[in-house]
Amino acid sequence: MDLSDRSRDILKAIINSYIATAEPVGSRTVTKRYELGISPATVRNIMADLEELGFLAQPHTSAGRIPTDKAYRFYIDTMLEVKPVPEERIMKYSLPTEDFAKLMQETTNMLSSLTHYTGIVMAPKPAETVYKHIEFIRIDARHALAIFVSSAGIIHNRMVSLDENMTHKELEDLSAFLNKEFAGKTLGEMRSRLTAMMDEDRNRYNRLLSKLMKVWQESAGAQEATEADVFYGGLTGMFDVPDFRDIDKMKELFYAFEEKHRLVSLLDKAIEADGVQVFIGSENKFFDMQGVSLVVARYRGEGNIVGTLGVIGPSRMPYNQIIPLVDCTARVLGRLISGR
Amino acid sequence: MDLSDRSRDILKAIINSYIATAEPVGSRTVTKRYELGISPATVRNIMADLEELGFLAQPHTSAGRIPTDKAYRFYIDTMLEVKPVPEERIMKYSLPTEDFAKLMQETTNMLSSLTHYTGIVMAPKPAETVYKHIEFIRIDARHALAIFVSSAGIIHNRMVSLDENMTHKELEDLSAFLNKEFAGKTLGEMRSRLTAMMDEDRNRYNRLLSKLMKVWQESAGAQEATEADVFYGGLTGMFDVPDFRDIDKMKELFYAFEEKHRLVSLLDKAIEADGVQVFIGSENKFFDMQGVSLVVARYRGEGNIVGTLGVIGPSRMPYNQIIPLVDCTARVLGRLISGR
DNA sequence: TATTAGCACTCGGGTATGCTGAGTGCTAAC
DNA sequence: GTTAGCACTCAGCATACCCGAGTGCTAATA
Repeated sequence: MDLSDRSRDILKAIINSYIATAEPVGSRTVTKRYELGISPATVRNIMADLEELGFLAQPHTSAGRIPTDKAYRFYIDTMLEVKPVPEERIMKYSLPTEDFAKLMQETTNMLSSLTHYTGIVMAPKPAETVYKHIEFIRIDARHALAIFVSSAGIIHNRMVSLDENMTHKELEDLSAFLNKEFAGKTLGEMRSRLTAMMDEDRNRYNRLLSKLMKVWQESAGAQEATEADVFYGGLTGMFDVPDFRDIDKMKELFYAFEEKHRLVSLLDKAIEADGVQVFIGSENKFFDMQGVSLVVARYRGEGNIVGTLGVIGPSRMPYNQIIPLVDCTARVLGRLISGR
Repeated sequence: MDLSDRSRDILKAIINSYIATAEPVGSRTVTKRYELGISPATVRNIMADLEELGFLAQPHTSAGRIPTDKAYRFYIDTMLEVKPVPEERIMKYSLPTEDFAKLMQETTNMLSSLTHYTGIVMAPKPAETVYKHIEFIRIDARHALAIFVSSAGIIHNRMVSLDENMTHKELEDLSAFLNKEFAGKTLGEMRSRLTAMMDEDRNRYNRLLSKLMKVWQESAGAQEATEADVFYGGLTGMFDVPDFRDIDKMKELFYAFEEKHRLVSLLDKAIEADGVQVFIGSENKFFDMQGVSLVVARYRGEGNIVGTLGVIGPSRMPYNQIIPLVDCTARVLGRLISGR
């Protein structure tokens, strides 16, 4: 992408203006608001070039231009300068750490009130977190609740049905056994270990163990299980974004929100890379919506806890503020999860 | 409220017509669609009377009339005939009982897809459920996770900080002690019992116990704690209700959804009465929105588990279908929670 | 006395029309 | 290569208009 300096300046001016006003920007506006020592006519010529290159688009003939997804991408990759956010700005929200689910929820709310867009947090994946403790609690003769507790206090639980004749003592033994063998492992590790063990030694817990394995399989099988672990905050913020002040656009947006598994697929991709990632408009096939972008970052805590968090908003977003904010929030959340 | 039979018939016809079409209904429509052997002029006279009584309103001069909240209230109280819903209709959704939170969520989704409105479920209040088991799991030197498990497999957990010098053994003892003393009690009962005990015997767990009590207090203190236990399903359904096809109306609605505590206050009222309750439009001060109604019922399971569930939709709702549906869902959910 | 037919009136919604202003592209001059 | 000038485009807004559904009132009717 080789643009002349002047073209870059003009593109930048247009994007900045559009981010600020949400209005298509014309050649006159560019020359007036940004002192480039250039006449509108010249700007027009360059704008025509930029349009041909796919950076700009016209809503209609007699309107100014607006940046395309490609322009935002270029802008973010090559000419964005972010200033880091002081952590105090985020710390002062004093998120509650005594209840994990609540922490997740409050983080989305915080993201939302910091950005005025919709905050999103994906809880750490069960399959990849290290569990500290496993507990069985008998509910009735035929059922017990299996509880997995991670080092950060995250809890996953699942009802399992028991053999009729399993005694209280046996259940306790099983619990102790599992804790001894599996504490400090991830679900994934537990599963492979379990498979091996079941092969070599057909012990008496066999049936229950195989049931447990199924439970783990479900939890590990990304999709279904993790849908429950996507949190939104400040959905209403979207109503105040002028880009979405249209009932059908809004409807589309909320439908997308409700289909969490698409979002999960997308966020899963973000979990691998370090730093903040931006998905602009229809760049990705999972959350493919015109005019909607995501700014996402990974957070990490002790005990192999990894999740993602971010913001959903219009592509016309003040990235220079949103990106460092998401970045900082991810760091803070990671710390909160670890440090108790 | 003494209306002549004919007035009642006409009012009923108007309400039915408006529920079906969402269009203001005029005198001609009434005579044409409902055979009452009466001329439009007569209907007009009666409509004028009904308007004066506050049952009807005119959006503008040259439009037909629409029912007021008062009319819906009268309609539901005096002339609604519901036919019970066969439970199979609901059973076939096969809700998942192995994970309580998921059960709640899936119930809202079911309510939504049965009604095409927004489903809502309030989980049983922690303060009033009977707990079967209490467990402490040490997270690190200074923190433990307190886990409360109810007989239905509902889990509440809270991080508590420990005295530095509390040994593993002591924690276990405490756990055993609490289970012995408190299993089968509600949080409320536990609390009063605990207070009594702390007065008479200043034992070594005193400090931790008082901290626990604070935790319980929070959980019991309705508002904050129970907000997390309100589940919505099918928010997007609202976008397809013609009454709400307006961005500002929608915004108002979603703002109301986000303020869960208002809803909690309202649903708390419904928890006391048996049977289905209907809150029409601005009848109540908690969820006061023009044109929005709630149909709510209480569900009950074993172990003193009580919660509410229902549907949020336009006041212009086919109550004769929605009411029995909500009623039946409440019964089924109650059974699912109990029967394991 | 209650009901009804007739009629004038109201008013939202749709359509046609015209104007305005922001913005463009092109051309010719600098 | 840049710029001034000019003709052209088109969304948005306002105005005017008509249509039709619906009302309220009055006078005739059963």
